[in-house]
Amino acid sequence: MDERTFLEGYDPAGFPAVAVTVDVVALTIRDGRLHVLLVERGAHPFAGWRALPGGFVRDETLDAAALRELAEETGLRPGEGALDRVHLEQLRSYGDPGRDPRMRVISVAYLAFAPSLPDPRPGSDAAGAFWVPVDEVAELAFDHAAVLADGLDRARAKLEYTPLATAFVGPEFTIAELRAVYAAVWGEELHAGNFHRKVLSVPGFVESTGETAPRAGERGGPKPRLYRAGDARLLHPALLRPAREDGIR
Amino acid sequence: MDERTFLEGYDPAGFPAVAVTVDVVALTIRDGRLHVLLVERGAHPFAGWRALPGGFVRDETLDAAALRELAEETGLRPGEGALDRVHLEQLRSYGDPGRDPRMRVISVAYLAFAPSLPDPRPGSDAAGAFWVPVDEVAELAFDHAAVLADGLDRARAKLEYTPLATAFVGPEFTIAELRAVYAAVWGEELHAGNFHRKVLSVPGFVESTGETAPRAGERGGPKPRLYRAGDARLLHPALLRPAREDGIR
DNA sequence: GAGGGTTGACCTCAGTGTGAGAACAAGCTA
DNA sequence: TAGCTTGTTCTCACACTGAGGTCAACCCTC
Repeated sequence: MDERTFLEGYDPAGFPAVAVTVDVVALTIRDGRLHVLLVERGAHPFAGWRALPGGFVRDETLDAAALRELAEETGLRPGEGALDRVHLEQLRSYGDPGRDPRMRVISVAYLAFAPSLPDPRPGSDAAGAFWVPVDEVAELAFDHAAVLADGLDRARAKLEYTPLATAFVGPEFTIAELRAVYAAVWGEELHAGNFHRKVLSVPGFVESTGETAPRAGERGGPKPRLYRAGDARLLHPALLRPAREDGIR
Repeated sequence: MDERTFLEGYDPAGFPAVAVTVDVVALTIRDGRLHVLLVERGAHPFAGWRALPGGFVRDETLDAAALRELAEETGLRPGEGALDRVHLEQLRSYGDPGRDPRMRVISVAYLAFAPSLPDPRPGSDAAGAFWVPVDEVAELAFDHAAVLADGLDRARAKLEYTPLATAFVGPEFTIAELRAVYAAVWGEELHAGNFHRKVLSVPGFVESTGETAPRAGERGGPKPRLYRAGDARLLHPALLRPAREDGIR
């Protein structure tokens, strides 16, 4: 039997029914704090609980499914600008039997990073969605608390060795804005002078626009220079976090 | 309707049929070269092609499915010793429509690291499995070439900041054996003196057994000291790869 | 419009980690 | 025994980092 004949006679019903979903850990920074997008579930199971936005995968790639869910839940449409600058990457998959009481569900989790996005639109599908500071997130539906924790770990680690922080700011930004991203994600302040030296010394991290901001910060200081994201995909040498206590190993 | 009533009336057949598989990128080092475990497919589709070992997920966790597939394909049984020391971690998931010509298949890929394992047992299910040097792998079935490439990237990166290399050697090892692991995975020699200094200076990477090997290497030299893996889960500071050419970014 | 406080950009200095090379003795093979 | 290989330890120059200071631009209040 050749492969064509085999495929024509193949019966897909011979395998156990499994559903595949995508769940998105969407992170943004508002007012200097790291926020995650959550929805309030209207339907069972876990009706009334907060959860990560997500849904069943249709006839599309996993990446496309994640982007679609994000667009639906924020009320933003791809092509509208804000969503085009979102950085999206796969986090990992979760598939313990029993993680969804309905049936066997494998969830492919995604991580999204975006510059400050508007509040989800009232009246749309996204009416039940909102941004929540990550340190105020309480219980979540399913195993979403673990998914969020894994996403935060990944985000914190990737700031070290990739230019990911530039995904949280606009197309032009100041060094101080970039430093605020690191401070919000890592939860600790960084030495301004050393950060400045480091960012400018890593090849391809940022490039100068030659411009300065039209005005200084609210509380004074000189007009800061503006930068764009550079073309580096990895930071060499890396921008390491201040040493965690040695015990963490 | 409360949640219990909802679940009792729930019909799992309302979702598109999707199959979930696990595929395993199992790596080991033999004769100083990095090898990957491959199988020769007996059944359609891709009959006769080489592929990563894998199969459909049953009523088990994803991790358990990966370990089961690895055991079946190597002919080793969990509890037999060798398999208990295997390090297994999830790599990522692949789910493009069309990646399997039969139906929609989501594959959760795993990465396994093991000390030199025996050849798969002839006569068992694993008769069609064999270790292949990674630089001699040609075309693979499905999108397995991309999966393997992602696995190698991950393995190479993790050597830098985790004590993963100790998963490729036995319970007691010499610094030179550890250096050979790095050389095999990274594909380049490391300065022996600097490597030695570095490994001993990173807290928790290795700990001395106080013993020396019973004899020196085949070509002479003093009897090397023996070490065990330490308790560190991350290397601080990291053991960085020799700088790739700057252009790679 | 003068003054105090804040900030961006830059600099210095000491300490740490790294790459490259060399020294030396133990142990192998011929 | 001779000659070579290898494990272990040093040395030295250089790069990077953390901590702190300097200075001028700029905001706000008085």
